[in-house]
Amino acid sequence: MSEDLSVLDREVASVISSIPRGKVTTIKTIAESLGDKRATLAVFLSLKKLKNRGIEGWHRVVRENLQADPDAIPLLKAEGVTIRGNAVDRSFITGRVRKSAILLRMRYAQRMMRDSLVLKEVGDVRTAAGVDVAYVGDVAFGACVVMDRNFNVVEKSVVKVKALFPYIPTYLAFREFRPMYLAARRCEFDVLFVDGHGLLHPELFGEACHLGVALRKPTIGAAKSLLVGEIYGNKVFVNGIHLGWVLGGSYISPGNMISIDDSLKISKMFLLNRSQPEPLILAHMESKMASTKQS
DNA sequence: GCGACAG
DNA sequence: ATCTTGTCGC
Ligand SMILES: [Mg+2]
Repeated sequence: MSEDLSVLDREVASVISSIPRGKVTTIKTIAESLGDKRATLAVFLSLKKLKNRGIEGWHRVVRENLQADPDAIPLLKAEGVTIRGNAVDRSFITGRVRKSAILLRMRYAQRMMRDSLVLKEVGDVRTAAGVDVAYVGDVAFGACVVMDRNFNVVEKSVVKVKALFPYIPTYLAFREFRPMYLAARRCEFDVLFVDGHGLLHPELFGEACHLGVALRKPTIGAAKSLLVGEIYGNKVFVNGIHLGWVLGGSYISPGNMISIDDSLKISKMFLLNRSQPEPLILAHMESKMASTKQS
């Protein structure tokens, strides 16, 4: 069983179908025509998929250094494109390709939802949950694990859904939201840890914010590496503003309905001797286990 | 060789 | 995120 084309794959297919015969464009140009050059790697992976399915136009895309895929060379030569070594002659490059608003619309959605964020002190926290996702191809297994303050697991849920979108830096929630949301919605908790950033995001709206707004629940982002910001001591700053923390190997920031100070306080409360707060460690294991058992 | 981009 | 080897215990 092969994977379905993702929403992004179809956008890429649409863009490359607009490249005239006898012309080529670059991977980065396609990413930009979708709205963000950060999608360059995802476009590269998309093209590989389109090539394997023989979708028209895949061969008219080259790397930034003008190198063409070896399998594309005979096809390009047949259309009259001049190739020296593996590189296409510059005169055949076009930047005039169809544009898509997909990433711009996603960015806009983040900015709109950002207005719903509330940063305030969290109430009493008796239970905390963690959500994470594991993958087998494009099948996503989302897991939510709830613990009390003595680290006893009080509730768990696992869901299995198709991943409809690839990973693109700064758009992670558009890949992981559904499995995370569906798993979390089935549980009861006072605060939710999310395996990804909260405010530590170029739009101040990371995955943890996205989930917090949708669930209308306090959420905390806890990521294993930094996406934006600079570290001074145990604080993380973005554009000179203190938005998060370094804590035991993870980067903590508010998602929604919690203050910056409380995000640290609650994270410490649920931290054992590991790289992330315990509910996330367990959610990670739970999702991974579900993905291994099934498929 | 450099830089990189949460998961 | 996933892909991988060899090794150990059952
Ligand atoms: Mg994860």
